[in-house]
Amino acid sequence: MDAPPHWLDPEQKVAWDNFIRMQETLIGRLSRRVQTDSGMSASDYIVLASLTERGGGRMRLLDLAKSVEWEKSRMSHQVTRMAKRGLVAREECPDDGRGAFIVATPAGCTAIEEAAPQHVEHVRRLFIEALTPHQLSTLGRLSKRVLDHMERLPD
Amino acid sequence: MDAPPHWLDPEQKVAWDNFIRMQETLIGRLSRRVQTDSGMSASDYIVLASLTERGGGRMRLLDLAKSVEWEKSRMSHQVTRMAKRGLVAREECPDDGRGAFIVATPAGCTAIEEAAPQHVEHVRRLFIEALTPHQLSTLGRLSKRVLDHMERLPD
DNA sequence: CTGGAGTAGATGAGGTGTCAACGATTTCGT
DNA sequence: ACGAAATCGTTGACACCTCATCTACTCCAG
Repeated sequence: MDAPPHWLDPEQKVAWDNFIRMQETLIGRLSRRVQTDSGMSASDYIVLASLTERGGGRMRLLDLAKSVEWEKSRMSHQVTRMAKRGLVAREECPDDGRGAFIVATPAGCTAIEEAAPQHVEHVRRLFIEALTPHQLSTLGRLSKRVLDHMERLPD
Repeated sequence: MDAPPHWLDPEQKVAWDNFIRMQETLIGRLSRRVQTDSGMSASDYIVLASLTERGGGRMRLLDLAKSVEWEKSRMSHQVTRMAKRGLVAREECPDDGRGAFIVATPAGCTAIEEAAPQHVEHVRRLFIEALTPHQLSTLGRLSKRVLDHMERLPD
């Protein structure tokens, strides 16, 4: 017996609500910021950041998708839009006739190089500086714990 | 002098990355779950939940928007879509000629009543159970702290 | 070397979010 | 009472995400 209760108890609910509100507010403000500061969308930023940091400005589409944990179709659409805006370009892949290399254009490189320090500054201002170093590392540790827990669960 | 460094130090970066990954994974899994369990989108769920819990199934559009911290236009579009699906309906507001009441239809009430326990169950499984009660309350407290910090900042 | 299974990626449809502009009231100062 | 300003809500354009489906290529067993 002892089915799990159908609702969260008050303390759990408070914790959950605070987490959700914080997370939404934070992500919302950060992405609006990237948008107004750089003219890029948050997605553009993430893609360019991963492409230049991890891939040296040139990556296979599927690797790029994995590096930011996106579905391939999402990445494909995003790359199409970014190509239209001149931030990246598609190149054929000599080794694999199906494949495509995604490369950051000079404009894309410039854009990310200008946007990155500002973005980091906002992360610092909104998030990092809200907490003591000890609190920050606690929050990081608890996040990792939830992450590991989820990865053990089906779905 | 002493300009803030342009990058996060390694410990800050680890904490930030873990937080971001956790939050994205969690929200993603929860909304996919609501979708497949109930056929509603995560937005449908939030709107119906707030409408029935806080408003007794009948609320002004702008109040509804504020209750979930959405922009009015987002809510207006969402209500249009939900009306098309028969989850809510618009009613004229006698007191205020500009206004609109949003009401949950019987179908909407049924839908949220069926979806809510399942959703809570997933929150519990993915998030609550990852942590001890003490850790959970810590995470809630730190979230609140970040939230308060952000509310003090412009933008 | 050939046929089937798996992989890389593109694409179309439909739901969703944002921004800016708008129409329709209500409210308020004078 | 009257006009300006604020408020309530809608709309259109556009960017974005997901899902299912499709093509084209690679790989491998026989």
